[in-house]
Amino acid sequence: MTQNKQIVRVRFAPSPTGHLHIGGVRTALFNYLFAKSMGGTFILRIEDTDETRSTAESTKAIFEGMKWLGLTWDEGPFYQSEQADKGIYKKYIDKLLADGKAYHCYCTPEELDEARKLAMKEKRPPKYGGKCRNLSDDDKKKFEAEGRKPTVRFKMPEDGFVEFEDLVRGIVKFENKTLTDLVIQKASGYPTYNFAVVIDDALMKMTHIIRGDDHISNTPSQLNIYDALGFERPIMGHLSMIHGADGTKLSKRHGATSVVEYKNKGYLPQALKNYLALLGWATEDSQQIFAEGELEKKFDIKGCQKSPAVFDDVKLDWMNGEYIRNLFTKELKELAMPFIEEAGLDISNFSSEKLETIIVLEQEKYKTLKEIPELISFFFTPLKFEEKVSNKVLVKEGTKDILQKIYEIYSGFETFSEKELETKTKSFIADNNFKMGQVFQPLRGAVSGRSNGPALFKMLECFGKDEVLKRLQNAISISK
RNA sequence: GCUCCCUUCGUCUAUCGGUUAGGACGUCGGCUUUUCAAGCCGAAAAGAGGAGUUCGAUUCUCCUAGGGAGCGCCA
Repeated sequence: MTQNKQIVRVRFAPSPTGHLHIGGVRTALFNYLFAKSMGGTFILRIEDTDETRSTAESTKAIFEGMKWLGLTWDEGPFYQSEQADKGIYKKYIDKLLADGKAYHCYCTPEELDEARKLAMKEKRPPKYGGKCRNLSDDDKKKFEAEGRKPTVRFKMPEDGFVEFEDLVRGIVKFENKTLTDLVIQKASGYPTYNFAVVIDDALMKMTHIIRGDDHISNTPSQLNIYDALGFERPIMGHLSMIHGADGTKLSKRHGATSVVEYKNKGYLPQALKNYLALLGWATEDSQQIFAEGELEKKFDIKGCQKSPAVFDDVKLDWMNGEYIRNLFTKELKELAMPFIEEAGLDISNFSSEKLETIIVLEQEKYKTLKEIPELISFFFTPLKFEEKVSNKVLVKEGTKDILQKIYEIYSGFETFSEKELETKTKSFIADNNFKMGQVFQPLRGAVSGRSNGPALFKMLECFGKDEVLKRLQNAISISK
């Protein structure tokens, strides 16, 4: 790339009309990583020119989602609506009008809709027919008299073509005659997206526009506007889309699509960020896990894929598990707390240290933070036997006897430490020629009620002598 | 319908004309192990199809097929 590192300026420009979508945040991530890797500036701009659908909650969700993922912006947030209020767009619209590069259009939405349908039916491209391109002043007056409010359309060049070099797709070429005279100002006086982005990006001196593939067909039209206004064109880069398992663009019906949903499901921001970075991008050695700050250094837009990527929850789960396993005990506990509270576990009788010990017991097993409460709940709720334990393990012939002996041994313990438990239990097994499972299984079942769980002796130590003995006694009474 | 785009294991991907087509998730097998995980070792698994260019194509070109996106006074 010939671009000077210092002057790279990119932006994420979401519209605040819903939750922060996973596809949107991926675009944000790539812009952010591009800026960081090039030592450039990452800008956030809220595209709120849709007066009817933009909401303050959405704007808030965008901020929160980005902050959660650590996508900090260097400039902004800017709001498109504020630009409109300042009349910035109006100024350029007027310029185009004066230069004869735009014109007023009095067609109604209904008329246009009909024309579009007819065109499709007749197998013609559904572009605007240009009816209002050359209206006389009399025509205009007539329409005004009818109460029609005009929109402003950009006059597309009729021949020739637009060509640009896309950062991820290479040379892209469109014929001008396939382009429609798009509306740049609505009847309400507000600019349309396609016009506003051009003005904003030009005025904010964006050097690169990195956005989703779904915008690629707008690009030639926008480039023509750049040219008409005498603005320097930015370098374009169109990222492939993220698809659901069925191969179509990710949407609500594919399940979780908003960033908060992932947060609520117990995913770590670092894991989601790492996973998203790998959707449609890779290093030459296909590195999977990136340390803090590593993506920011290693990102290279050349590693971007042209074809869409399917979002794979299973791999995300694995990656999240990797990140959870690498957490320090305190971090893990802090992160788990909201989920433990949400699950309603009564932890009031446990010290913070004890809680940490318990949570860490199965750290390598957690794929999400959300599954933590369920996996540790037996420490906090009344003993309840799994069917397998009560129907098979405890009622196996000879079990009562074994548990009775264990009870006697444990009664004499001083420390009740993991180490003491393990050595003495094992020598008891050896002395009596028992098999490991013969003793361990009923022991685990008697104390936890479950057939699997954390390392047995650690678990026993966690419960403590009194509780273990109490539970053993209970089990003895119902075993055979 | 029109315009544009895409096509390597099931999934994410590496490969800048010559490789036993590599890695990761998942799957299967083994080891380890008191259980479930984790960990370690191993296996199966891919160039959509057809032409061409070339001494040689996954890689370059074209066609076909399949898939996707866009076609708003939405962004």
